[in-house]
Amino acid sequence: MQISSRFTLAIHIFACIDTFGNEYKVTSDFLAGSTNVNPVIIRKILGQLKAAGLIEVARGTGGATVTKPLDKITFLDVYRAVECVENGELFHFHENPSTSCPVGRNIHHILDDKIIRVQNALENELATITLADIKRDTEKYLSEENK
Amino acid sequence: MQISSRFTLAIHIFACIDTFGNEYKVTSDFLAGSTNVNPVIIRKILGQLKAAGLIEVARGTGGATVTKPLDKITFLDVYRAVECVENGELFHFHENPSTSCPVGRNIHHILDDKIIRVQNALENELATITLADIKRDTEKYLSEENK
DNA sequence: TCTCGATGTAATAATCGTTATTACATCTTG
DNA sequence: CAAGATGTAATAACGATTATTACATCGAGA
Repeated sequence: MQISSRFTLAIHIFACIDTFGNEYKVTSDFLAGSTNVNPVIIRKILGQLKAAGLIEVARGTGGATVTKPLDKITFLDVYRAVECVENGELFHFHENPSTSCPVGRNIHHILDDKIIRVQNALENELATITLADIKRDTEKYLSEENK
Repeated sequence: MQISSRFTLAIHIFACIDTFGNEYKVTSDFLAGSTNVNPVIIRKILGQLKAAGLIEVARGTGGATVTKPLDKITFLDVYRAVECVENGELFHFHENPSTSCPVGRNIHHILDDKIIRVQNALENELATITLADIKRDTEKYLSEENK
């Protein structure tokens, strides 16, 4: 199974806040238009990003803003905020391996350290990319459009 | 979403073939017992591993065997064989970003290279682990049980 | 202070992938 | 040919995702 599109949606949301935040009020309806995703889904993601302390959302008046310098928010922060995997565990394990089979009752001992290595590799790479990279490349591609 | 348990099941299957292959015939029913997973699911995974050239399955007589030296089969081979992610793409993208929004129509340009970096990090780590590691650690934990 | 536009959230449904299960055709060897 | 095993189709239960409607609530400005 793939990782939920909540992750790419969240990055898209940040790119919109970067790009349009000074000019427009970035509301869930605005973001729904840009992403082509239902505004309720957007609001759920905004809620998760807010709970993680990455953005603030103005009740009443509306609009989302980022709370930190962009180079202080990594892809890993976003990935964790939107809960892409259950319990933070990337791999789903079969639930009830046999306890009467020697392999079955040891499969977790055998596999867990290796799975953690793979998961760490993923998370470490996520941690090397920040929203400042997104801002830089967004500006680059938008300016190329205007040539 | 988590990665399908087909992956951990496949590793479990290889551990069983290593451990019991000399002594018993490793059939789908045997593996179903060890994993506590339905034999039809096991047969589907065996079919995927066979299609990838990693094992052979004897029709009629029954039983699965590995086709290569264990240190020549990596976790990445197994991961790809059991098709854990669609089209090999780890991250699910929202399908129809707006083409009338500058960010929407550039989001793939902005994000794709970064997502590929993360995916490569995962796959490179998967490639560093082989079934020989599984065999070694399986023997280790089974012998510790017999002390 | 009331209204308007926006957020927060509950409830429901459609869709999809996973996993379980039954059933049966087919294969190989004794 | 019989027995035991694989290959596979069909169906169902389940859970996560995503869409959608509805509405309570909030906050700023008229």
